[in-house]
Amino acid sequence: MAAEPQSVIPHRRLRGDAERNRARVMEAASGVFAEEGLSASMDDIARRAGLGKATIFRRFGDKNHLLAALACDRLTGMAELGEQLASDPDAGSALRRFMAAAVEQQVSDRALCQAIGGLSRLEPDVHEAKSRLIRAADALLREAQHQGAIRTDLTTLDVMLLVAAISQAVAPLHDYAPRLWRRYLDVVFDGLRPDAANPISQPPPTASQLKAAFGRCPWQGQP
Amino acid sequence: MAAEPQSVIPHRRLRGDAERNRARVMEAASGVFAEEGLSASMDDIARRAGLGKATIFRRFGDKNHLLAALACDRLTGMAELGEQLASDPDAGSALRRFMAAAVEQQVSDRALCQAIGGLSRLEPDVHEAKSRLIRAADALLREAQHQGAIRTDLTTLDVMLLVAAISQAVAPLHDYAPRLWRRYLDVVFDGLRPDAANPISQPPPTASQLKAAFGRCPWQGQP
DNA sequence: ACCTGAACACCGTTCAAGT
DNA sequence: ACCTGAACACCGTTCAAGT
Repeated sequence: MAAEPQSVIPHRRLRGDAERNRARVMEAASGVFAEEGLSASMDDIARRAGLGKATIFRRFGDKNHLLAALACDRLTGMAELGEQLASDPDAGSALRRFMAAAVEQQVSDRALCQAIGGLSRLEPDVHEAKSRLIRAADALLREAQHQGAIRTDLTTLDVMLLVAAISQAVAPLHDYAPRLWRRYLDVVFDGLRPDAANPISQPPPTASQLKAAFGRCPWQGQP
Repeated sequence: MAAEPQSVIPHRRLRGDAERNRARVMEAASGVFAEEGLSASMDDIARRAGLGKATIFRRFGDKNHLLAALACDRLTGMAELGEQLASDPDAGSALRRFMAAAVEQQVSDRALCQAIGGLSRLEPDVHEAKSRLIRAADALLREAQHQGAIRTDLTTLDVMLLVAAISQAVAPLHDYAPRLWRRYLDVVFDGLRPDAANPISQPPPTASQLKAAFGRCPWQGQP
């Protein structure tokens, strides 16, 4: 008999061998997904990790939760970068570097980023990591707006959506033009400046729309 | 024995019943993919069309080529719109309406648009439809640039990629905020204007990069 | 020529038996 | 507790037999 569904496994204390195996699966999965995309098979991951595939299911629940665990790591890393950049006195530049780092990460691991969108619905951990990321971005954006570097009719979620947009649009060309994303970041960033801002016809997404789309509670801190 | 692989089927003359069945499959597939995404099963499509699923494989080769046939229709429709808009004397406005229509179509059928990216590699028909679309967009952009409505350091492919970017970014929210895409089109379009254009750090994709990424010959007509 | 139920291969997931 | 080969279910694809 299988143990009760361990779908929501916040990485509690594990026996030594289990802990080591968990790390192996994470490493193998990260490589395989990056190379072969979301359709990479659990068999491949298990083989690369040197384990039986049932072991992966025991630890992570299913394929989506394995992706969620990987996503958590990336999102948290990006949030930490955002928090560090907050100490930069030039907030416009800090925001831009933050956006650049986010695009670069998303573009270098397309599969994972495709997954992140639909994942916060499943995993509270992912949602929490996302919230932390949004909070960090929010601090950068507010300060940049305060300094007059960014137009004030934009919200943090707007900025994050545009970052995701650039990454996804450039993805098919990324193997052959690895710096192309900078071009579109330049263009989009020009659209974020106050210099030539025209009125926007649609309001930003409301809290209830966000909740409906992403499940759970929306991100706070929008003007 | 199955007939020789009919992978590349340019919709030649078919027997009456086959023609009718082909149309039924297209209609069923269009609906099912739009509702359930790319992972919709061939069984579902066959059931909705009232046919055995082997019939679909006989006519279209495989799932990807079925998607390609659908994609062709959409791309051609969009190209025709672009050609009509070319007669508008206000080229900036025409380009913007063209972009709006493209975003709206992509957002309303996410699955198909996800597929279009990787498809021109397979189907010459898709590639041809894409080329026609690009030519139409190219005429609109050049005239808009000539009239001073759009900055001159952008290419047609830039515009198309940005359109795809907006569509993909907004997709997860589209069910709950169906007009949200206009917001990001506004912002991006502000980045396309000459008013506050800053220098761009990266050149547009080269012909050989496009060829490598999308297979076949690149689109012509870039400055 | 075209149509199709049955068979095959692959992959996510679960189970029963192992340590 | 944890590990795993075998079994199951599902889906894309092909086949052999039908009209």
